Amino acid sequence: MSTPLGDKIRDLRKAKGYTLDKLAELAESSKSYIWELENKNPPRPSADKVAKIAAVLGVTADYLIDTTEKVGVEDATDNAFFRKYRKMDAATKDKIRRMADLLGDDE
Amino acid sequence: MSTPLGDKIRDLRKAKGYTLDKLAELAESSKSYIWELENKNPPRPSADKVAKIAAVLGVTADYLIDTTEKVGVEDATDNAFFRKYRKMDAATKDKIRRMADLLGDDE
DNA sequence: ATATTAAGTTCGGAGTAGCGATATTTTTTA
DNA sequence: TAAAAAATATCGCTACTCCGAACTTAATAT
Repeated sequence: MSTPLGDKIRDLRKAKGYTLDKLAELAESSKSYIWELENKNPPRPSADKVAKIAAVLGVTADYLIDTTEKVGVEDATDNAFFRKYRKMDAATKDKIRRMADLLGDDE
Repeated sequence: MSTPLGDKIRDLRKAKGYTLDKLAELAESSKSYIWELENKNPPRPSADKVAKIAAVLGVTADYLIDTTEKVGVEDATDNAFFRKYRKMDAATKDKIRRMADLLGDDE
């Protein structure tokens, strides 16, 4: 049995060389529960738990939660666009966001 | 009674002109529960609920959860937008980028 | 003013998150 | 090989999430 959340937690935990016990201790959780998150489904943890685990593992909560498949290749064009976008004033950014909502093809 | 999470949700909800019912519907939750998150403490929602609410409100889950106020609303909104943008297909992204160029108020 | 509708608030309860205890199996280290 | 450590797995329990439905208050129409 494998879930995106479980796989991410396990991979990150191993990458840091943590045991279940160690991660549980750092994330103020329990060994049994961390194991359940990694191996049992469906996992439905609280935002609080996820935030703590994410902090310990050095990633964002959004990364752990997000179920959509991640694109492996970094798109330089996208990042360049975002850099430009961030410098725009609030009203313009709002316009762009609302327009993107209208064009949005991701459900 | 006021909590950081509750205040953020209420502020963002009002800014979008949503009622409790509307937000509940969009976030696949219930009116009563949204109200509890806004007004009752301690709120300890599931990561799933927070992720859905954050998506509807156009911010990251991290922004809603994180108590350490290092990330502003604007940053969270921008990041959430970029995450959405990245998932769009190339043609749509191109449209948005060209549109942003037209609206661009810098240089 | 008052009926109608919408928004916000409260509450009971089903189901489950999350823990500690415990037992068994696998992996690591001596 | 033995022993220690880590991982796998289950169970019982308490507290809390989350919902539906009923209720109260605010807004708006008639």
